[in-house]
Amino acid sequence: MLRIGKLTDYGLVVLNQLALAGAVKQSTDDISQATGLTVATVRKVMKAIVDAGLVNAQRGSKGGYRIALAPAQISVLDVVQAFEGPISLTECSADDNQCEITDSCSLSSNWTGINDLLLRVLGDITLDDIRNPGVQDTLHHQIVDQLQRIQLVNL
Amino acid sequence: MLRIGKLTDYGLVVLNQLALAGAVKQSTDDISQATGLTVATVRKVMKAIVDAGLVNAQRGSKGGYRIALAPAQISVLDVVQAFEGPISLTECSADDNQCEITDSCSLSSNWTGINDLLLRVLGDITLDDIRNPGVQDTLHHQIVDQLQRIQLVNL
DNA sequence: AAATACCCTACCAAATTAGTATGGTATTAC
DNA sequence: GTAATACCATACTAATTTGGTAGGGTATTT
Repeated sequence: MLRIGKLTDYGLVVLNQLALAGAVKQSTDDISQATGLTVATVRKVMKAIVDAGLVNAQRGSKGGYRIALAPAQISVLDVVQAFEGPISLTECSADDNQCEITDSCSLSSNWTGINDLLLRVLGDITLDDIRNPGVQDTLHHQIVDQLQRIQLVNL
Repeated sequence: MLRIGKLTDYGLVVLNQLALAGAVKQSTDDISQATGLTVATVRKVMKAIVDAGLVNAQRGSKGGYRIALAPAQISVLDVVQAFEGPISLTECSADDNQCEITDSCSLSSNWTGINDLLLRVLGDITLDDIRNPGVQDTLHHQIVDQLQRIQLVNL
């Protein structure tokens, strides 16, 4: 299926809501109501995106959450990594490669390249892009430009 | 983690082996020995790639498997789909979208676009590309060209 | 007819993910 | 300074998915 986790998905939805609220602090309850997620689930989501530094939290009465960066500064990659850790399509493209046949497997180095490519694509898509339908055209160009500029080392 | 399944990975390894063997038919045992995978696992792998039409099987004595297409005709996407079905990063980008908040969620249409982009990237990388280190430079250009040509409708 | 080798289905175990509950801590307001 | 508010940390359970295995069935060749 190659699907991202539901929590990651929720994370984007919550971030979208926080972007909407702007400077107005949102409590767990507020977010729960606005998104339809249960309070318990929201809490779990918040932990991940607070830890990742994407959202600021303030405790106590009058506390709540506020988005920490501009939507254009938050990439889909940031969110995915906040919930699922580093992306590695295969065992051999992980940092702690534990694949036993890496030596004899000629595909290994190439997976790394594909993995990098995916990273860059997801890194180029920002929260702003997926919120605002108008920006989509430019998004495509950005990706192409980026790809041309970096000349993917391993790919 | 956003990782492809091990079986998918095995599939690529097996296809690599079959590409190596060329016209020479390989039995389940042959493949098992060449790849280090157990016979039972190889059987499971074979079913998927035979069903997908990537490999031809012949039964009976003197039977075995043979790759059905040229390595340049088999994309990583083909293999991923053979094992994991259609790619849909999120619930809402699946064919049978069951997400309950799709209507109220403004992100839905954009996920579809990201999903498409990933499809195209994986569809452009062929078995030949990941087998042959020399082709990697041209691969990058192919992807860029492709992206520019198609002008991603939804993205 | 016997040997070879693929085919199909079902089952079990392990790992991951989703969802929930509970008690703790910081901050504000009165 | 105490009570109310609201975030924090951890742990646990259940559901789902994935990986691995087994066993009996069918087609083809010699």
